[in-house]
Amino acid sequence: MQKKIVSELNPNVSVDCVIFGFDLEKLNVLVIDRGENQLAENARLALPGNLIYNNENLEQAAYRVLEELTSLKDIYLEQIGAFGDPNRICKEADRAWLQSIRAEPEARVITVAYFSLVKMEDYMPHAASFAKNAAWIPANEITDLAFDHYDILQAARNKLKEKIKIQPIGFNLLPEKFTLSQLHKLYESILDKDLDKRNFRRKVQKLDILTQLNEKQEGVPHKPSELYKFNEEKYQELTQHGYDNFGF
Amino acid sequence: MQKKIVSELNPNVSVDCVIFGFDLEKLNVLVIDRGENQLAENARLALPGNLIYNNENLEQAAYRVLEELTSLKDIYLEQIGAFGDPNRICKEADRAWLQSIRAEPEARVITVAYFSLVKMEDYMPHAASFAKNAAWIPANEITDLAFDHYDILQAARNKLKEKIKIQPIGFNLLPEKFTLSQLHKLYESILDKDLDKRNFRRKVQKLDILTQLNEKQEGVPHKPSELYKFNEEKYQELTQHGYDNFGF
DNA sequence: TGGTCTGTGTGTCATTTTTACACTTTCAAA
DNA sequence: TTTGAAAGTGTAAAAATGACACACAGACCA
Repeated sequence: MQKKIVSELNPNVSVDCVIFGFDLEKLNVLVIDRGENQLAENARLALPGNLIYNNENLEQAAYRVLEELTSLKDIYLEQIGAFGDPNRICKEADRAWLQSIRAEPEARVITVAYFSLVKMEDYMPHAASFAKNAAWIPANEITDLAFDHYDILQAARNKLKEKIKIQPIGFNLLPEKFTLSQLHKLYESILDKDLDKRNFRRKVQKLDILTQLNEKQEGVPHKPSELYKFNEEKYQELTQHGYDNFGF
Repeated sequence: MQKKIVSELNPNVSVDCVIFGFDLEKLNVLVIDRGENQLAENARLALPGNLIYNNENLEQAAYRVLEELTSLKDIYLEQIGAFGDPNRICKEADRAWLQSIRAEPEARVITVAYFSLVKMEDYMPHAASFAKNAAWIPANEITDLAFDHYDILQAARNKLKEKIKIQPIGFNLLPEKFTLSQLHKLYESILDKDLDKRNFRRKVQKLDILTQLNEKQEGVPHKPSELYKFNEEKYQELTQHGYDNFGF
């Protein structure tokens, strides 16, 4: 093995990822459980993140964090922004934790936050053997996180809310085949408000980016729903011609 | 223990500011001229920016850069995002310049970009004695900048475009008293497209955030226009009740 | 086999919003 | 007094939005 392939960690810059998943009912976030040692109940949880290497760019660092945790590649990823209050490490438990994982635990760190959208079925931490301490937690049940991660989470949800109004990125959160009701519920979860069923369906139909599969749900105790998939070509076409209003 | 009064510069994190101004005709950006020494014509120009101090937060750093350059305070400021490609210092002229101004010119730096909106009349570099090398340049005439500053500028323009569609921040770029035509031209400059005059005026009137002053323009060689001012109270009222669509 | 339960899927109408479009007015300067 | 130049104004057609209710298909159960 050659040596100098390993670049140095930059002690002052980290990336953190808000990884969203959708369980067909509600929005979830993948968080790290830092363990029991006298941490307050909710502040046990943190967003996955790490210092960056000096030879990688910010987006690469975010992809790396994401892949190290989930083994997933080619995931939808978007920058939220930079967070860097000098006091963001003020909680005592956070300081203690940093002592245990960082070479320079007292360094001033600014963090660049990203959010990503994954199909939950592609990463189930409880099933995986390399599961570390990651877990999907419903976004609405999170009331506190390490450092300023709670602020970052809120910023992520807002960014996602704005983004999904102008681009149909929600498909990254759904399985290949999905029903209109699932899509409907996804939008309601993200926008955090009720949407009229018929108006929603009309609007989606008009976008014309879904392909009806002529397959139906099976095994459901009610009228089975039609299945759809996302039509990528149509989407490319639309975005290239400047379409930018999904209007929810 | 006495606190250090002077904090240290962080060698790895900087802020850069895209400072927009509007000359009642077109959008301008305040840039720094780095001087003649064999730099390519356009790459002589750079965005104002600097390393951050370890005891200030990112927004404070941006305000500091802005104030050091223009002496302006209480300016509209908003984060664009973080930029940090390891290769962003690849141009030879940029390396040479850094040698002359930085203690650690080869350090990996990530920069957090902000944009701000100022009334051009409040800062005229040619008039000021402490003018350094700053100059207002029409945004459309800038084709190249130092480092990745051109990318940052584009990101700033996009962010401003999105933002002005949902909040009436354009008023930060206009004098206290302005005409509807000036406001109209401002929106056209930012959105980079023509807007129908009558439809524009109707839309603005409906927002009901302008106060007509019952004063007219003077000295213009045509029918003088009514003057308006921005009604802050109305705006607060609207934003607090969740108004978020200016729909341009 | 018939009844119940549950989520699926569909249409219309009233209102609001958007878009496209042309002429008269007012002042200054020549 | 004429000219040039921007200000200011209304309407009609088309499109988008929002509100709203009931029949259908299959699973399950008695």
